[in-house]
Amino acid sequence: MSQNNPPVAVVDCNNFYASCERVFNPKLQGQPVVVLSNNDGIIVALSNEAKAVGIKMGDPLFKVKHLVEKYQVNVFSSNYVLYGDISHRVMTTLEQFSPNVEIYSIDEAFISLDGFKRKNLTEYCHEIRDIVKKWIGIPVSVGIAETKTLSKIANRVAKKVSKYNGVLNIYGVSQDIIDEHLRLTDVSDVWGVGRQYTKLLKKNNINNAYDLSKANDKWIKNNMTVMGLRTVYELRGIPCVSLESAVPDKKAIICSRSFGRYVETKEEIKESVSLFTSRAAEKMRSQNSACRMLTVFLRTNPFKKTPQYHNGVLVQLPIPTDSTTEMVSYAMKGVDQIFRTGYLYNKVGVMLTGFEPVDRSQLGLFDTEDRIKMAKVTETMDRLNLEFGSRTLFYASSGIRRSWGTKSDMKSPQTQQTGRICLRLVRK
DNA sequence: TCTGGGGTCCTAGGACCC
DNA sequence: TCTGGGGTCCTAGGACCC
Repeated sequence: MSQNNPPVAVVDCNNFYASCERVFNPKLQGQPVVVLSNNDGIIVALSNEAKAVGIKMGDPLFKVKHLVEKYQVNVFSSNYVLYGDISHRVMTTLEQFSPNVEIYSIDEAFISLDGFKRKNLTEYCHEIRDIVKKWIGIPVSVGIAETKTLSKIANRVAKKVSKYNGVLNIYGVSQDIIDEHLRLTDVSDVWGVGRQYTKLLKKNNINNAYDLSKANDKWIKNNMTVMGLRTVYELRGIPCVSLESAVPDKKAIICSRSFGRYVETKEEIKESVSLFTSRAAEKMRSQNSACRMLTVFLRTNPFKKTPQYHNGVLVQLPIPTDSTTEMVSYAMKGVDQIFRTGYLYNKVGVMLTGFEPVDRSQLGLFDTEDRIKMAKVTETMDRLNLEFGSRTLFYASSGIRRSWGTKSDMKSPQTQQTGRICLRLVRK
């Protein structure tokens, strides 16, 4: 087996949100724990004990209510402030082990471990795992291989098979050993293969990762685009997905939410769209972008038999802007275009696209006085909201009572408390 | 009663230009 | 009968990820 490529490890937090809840409530150790999505709708994270009683990721809470009651499962609304803070601590710890860390998601990072011998590599990753557990209290699994896709497979095995103790290193092992792991990996568990491709692949007798690694290049490209071909190459040990340690700017920013109840009036739709537009605009300004386009969308509940309507409208802005005031006014026009009376709306959202960098020095060159004034208002709001909390200043058009707001009935008081404390620490 | 949110990339096809 | 060809830009839609 060639060892021309530096080893890449993927560190993945086990059952991340559920583990976070446990960090601050040790009584939950050994107990079944689930964490719900926004609006307390579906299950997005589960402890192993919860998996063992038959609850699955993505299950709507109401459909597994009987299991929750029977096994006294601990249920939590999600607390993203808490999870974000713990994630940050995990990532900071990983950065002490490698100069080259790519934070891939809230609970997962790729790290490049150049210069290690195979044996030391395994020991080193066990050390990473032990330190993260000891310092932060989060259990992680580590997979090490020649490519990201192979390291994800190793990681999965490390998590599932207890004899590996959370770390599996298939970097520099014989091809026979790699093939054995590939054969035991269902094709649906390969990174980059989702539900649709699984169906297609199985129909064509490609059932596991090994079959996929041996598939015909041309057929793969025709049926799964170059993305699929990249996956196949990666399974063969040829890196096609590089490690990106710099965080790129976002190309789209979305803020959308299901309502806590049905909404029928245009007034309330406008309140929510106004609120989501300002949230999205805040996120956009934090990366110093201005947008040229704004999409507003709304929809009824697709799971219901009530009359269905979903629609969206793309609004072109006359010149790129980062002003909340201006964006809200265009978003309101968007609502006017697509809103229809007589429907029970379940969700709305706003998407910002067509970003350009904001050059503050240009401000005023082509702008009217109004525009300069708006920029100052926006800047002041951002500053105060950062300093005193995100709800300090907001546009009255986004509603005061917001009775349509998201449900979140099962946040544990301890974690809410911790969330606030974390935020304070971060600010200093 | 009760079904999340926020992103990425690729491709096909239409509009438009010379 | 036969109605260019090539390039670019944009958008919608479909696949994927966590």
